Amino acid sequence: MIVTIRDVAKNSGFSVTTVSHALNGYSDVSSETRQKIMEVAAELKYMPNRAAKSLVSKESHTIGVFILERMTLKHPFVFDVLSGIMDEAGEEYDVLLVGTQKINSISDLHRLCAQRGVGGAVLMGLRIGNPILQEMESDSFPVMLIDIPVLGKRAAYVSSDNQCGAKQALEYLYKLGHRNIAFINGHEEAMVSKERLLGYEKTLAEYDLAIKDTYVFHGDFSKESAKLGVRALMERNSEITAIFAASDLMATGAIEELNAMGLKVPGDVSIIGFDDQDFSVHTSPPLSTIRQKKYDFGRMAIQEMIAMFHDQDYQPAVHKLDTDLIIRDSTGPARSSGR
Amino acid sequence: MIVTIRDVAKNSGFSVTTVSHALNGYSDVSSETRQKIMEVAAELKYMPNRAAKSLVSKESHTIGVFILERMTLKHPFVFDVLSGIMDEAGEEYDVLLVGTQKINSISDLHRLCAQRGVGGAVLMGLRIGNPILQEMESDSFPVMLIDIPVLGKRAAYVSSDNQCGAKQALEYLYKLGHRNIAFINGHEEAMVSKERLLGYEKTLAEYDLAIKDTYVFHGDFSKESAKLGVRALMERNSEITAIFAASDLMATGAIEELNAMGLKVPGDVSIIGFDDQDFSVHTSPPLSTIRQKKYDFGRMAIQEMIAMFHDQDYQPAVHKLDTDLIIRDSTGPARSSGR
DNA sequence: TATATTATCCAAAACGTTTTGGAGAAGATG
DNA sequence: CATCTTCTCCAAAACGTTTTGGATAATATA
Repeated sequence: MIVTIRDVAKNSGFSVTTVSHALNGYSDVSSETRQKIMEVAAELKYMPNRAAKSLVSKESHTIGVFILERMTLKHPFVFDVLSGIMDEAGEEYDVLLVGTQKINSISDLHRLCAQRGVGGAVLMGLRIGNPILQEMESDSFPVMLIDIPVLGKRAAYVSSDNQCGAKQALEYLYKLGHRNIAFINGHEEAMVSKERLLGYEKTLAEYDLAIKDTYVFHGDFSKESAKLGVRALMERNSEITAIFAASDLMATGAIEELNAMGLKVPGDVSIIGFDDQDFSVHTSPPLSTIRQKKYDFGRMAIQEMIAMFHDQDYQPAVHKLDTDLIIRDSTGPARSSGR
Repeated sequence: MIVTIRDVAKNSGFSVTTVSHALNGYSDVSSETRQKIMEVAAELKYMPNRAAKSLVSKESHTIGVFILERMTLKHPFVFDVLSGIMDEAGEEYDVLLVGTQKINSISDLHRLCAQRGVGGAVLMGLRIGNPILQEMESDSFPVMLIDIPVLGKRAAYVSSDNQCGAKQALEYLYKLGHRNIAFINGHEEAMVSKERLLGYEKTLAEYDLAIKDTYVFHGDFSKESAKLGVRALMERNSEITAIFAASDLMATGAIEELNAMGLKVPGDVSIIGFDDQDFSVHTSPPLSTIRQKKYDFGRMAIQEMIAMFHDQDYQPAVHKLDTDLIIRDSTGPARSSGR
């Protein structure tokens, strides 16, 4: 039934060893022999059994993708990252999806992986306080994180350059004439929130604009929190003409709440989001936003992973991908002051 | 370094065989011995190596999820289905993601799976004309399809009850007073398109409404096709007061085009979509739609798969999941006739 | 010519499991 | 008492590869 290397050996007239060597590019096989073997293998549609392969070679060709906590399945870009991961893994590496497991220590991860023959892990959705993050710094199991800061011998992360992203948003609003720009941030335990806030403040400073506490609202990435934020922000500071939201979902919430308050977007208040999610083009008005290259998150993570697979000593690099300013219809010139 | 069954055998004082039997619940081990072995295994943090395991036992605990053709990665609900798959697979089964491969024959699938130790496959994004579908009917490799009709010894599919879904939409519009209801369908190679059209026509007949060719536009699920559809539909039949779109994306396109034509939704024309995608709640107005239970697609597929794993002779069943009518703001009473 | 090198090839061991086919002891049955 | 079962246990084979450690013949070198 199943075609093994032995079948190829028999049909080609060579030994199992030679077939293995021929197929794996060893140099001690004459080109004539190699060709013959390749032909037979192709004819028989031989495909090496990965279980047997990794059993003996000890090296795995499968990458585990861990999506922690049920929540993150709904996360804006898990799926785009996954696409990037799959494309980069290509034919040579397998992608094993592991979901909703609770991982609290590095040895949990080790076992989960050892058991499945997983040689390295990509982790998404870890909380920033998780003690496993510290363990990773000195651990030697290859790990790449998405949007969670870690740097170790065999661990690194990829995320957007969130500071720059925030700056792009702010600069754009500034150029549209906005001077009173508020910020609705995500929850504080996320690295991205900290970075975006920093970018917001730095850019304000750069343009000699005052940094006011009352202009910053700490939400939690949810639509509802954004609505609360808008309400609080506008009631206390009616002079605000633009709001930078740390996610498109929050930007959407902001627009809805502004409309409910009788304010027009972008006529009265401009809104710019972050992410460029799929739906952002369908909102009314379509969202201006800072696009994250989510697909490339996945690709970069796998590139580093493969580098680690190839070289026992390779220390992975942190990647901070740049962001793109996407201009749609939720932003416009600042209204003339005094409404 | 790595703890093998041999280590457990040595440390517990029993043979490898007995350890294997104890750990796998065989009955020829005294409960005393079993307990002792379990203890030692736990202490050593022994985890069986899956490669070795599946190499010998021939039975796999991994399910391959094939997402065919790059396009489908952007498909409305791949991700939701994936969530269902992962949850249902749980701890016992692994989910291996296989992307963008071209699969043209059943033997392609066999090889791809044999190579990776995959015991069954869930396929998404196959075209309805693919010859592999016929091969599947008599093949014995476990396969579950999403939204693609196949029924074989070891193959079945899960989808929505699309006819019923269409009926729900039409009935709802009828009750709102609409009598001139158009339909923008997806491309004709999709099973769902055929079924939804059938549902549309049947329901019209049920209510003694005329079935007019000019009321049906064949799009391709894209926003652009819907815009063309709306234009064509409304220009030829200005009496139309409601449009049923075969996807939320098309519904969105329809709304945009209607607005561009100076028509209000739902004031002038009601729009109802299909899918209930994430963004559908964010459009303006939020979309009324027929919700598909995408998450359950995944769960059902895996349930059948596991049943096939357990029983060599189990013939999987087709599941047609019911749909929910979701009422939002894109639908309203029919306008008084004559505009 | 004798020795060293190189180019090809291969048999057997190893990887970590499960499965097969018993073996021995204790208890049950006649 | 002899035989049959039942309960525990185990040694060895098997799974499909790669790796190890040569072997042989041809060629190059001294």
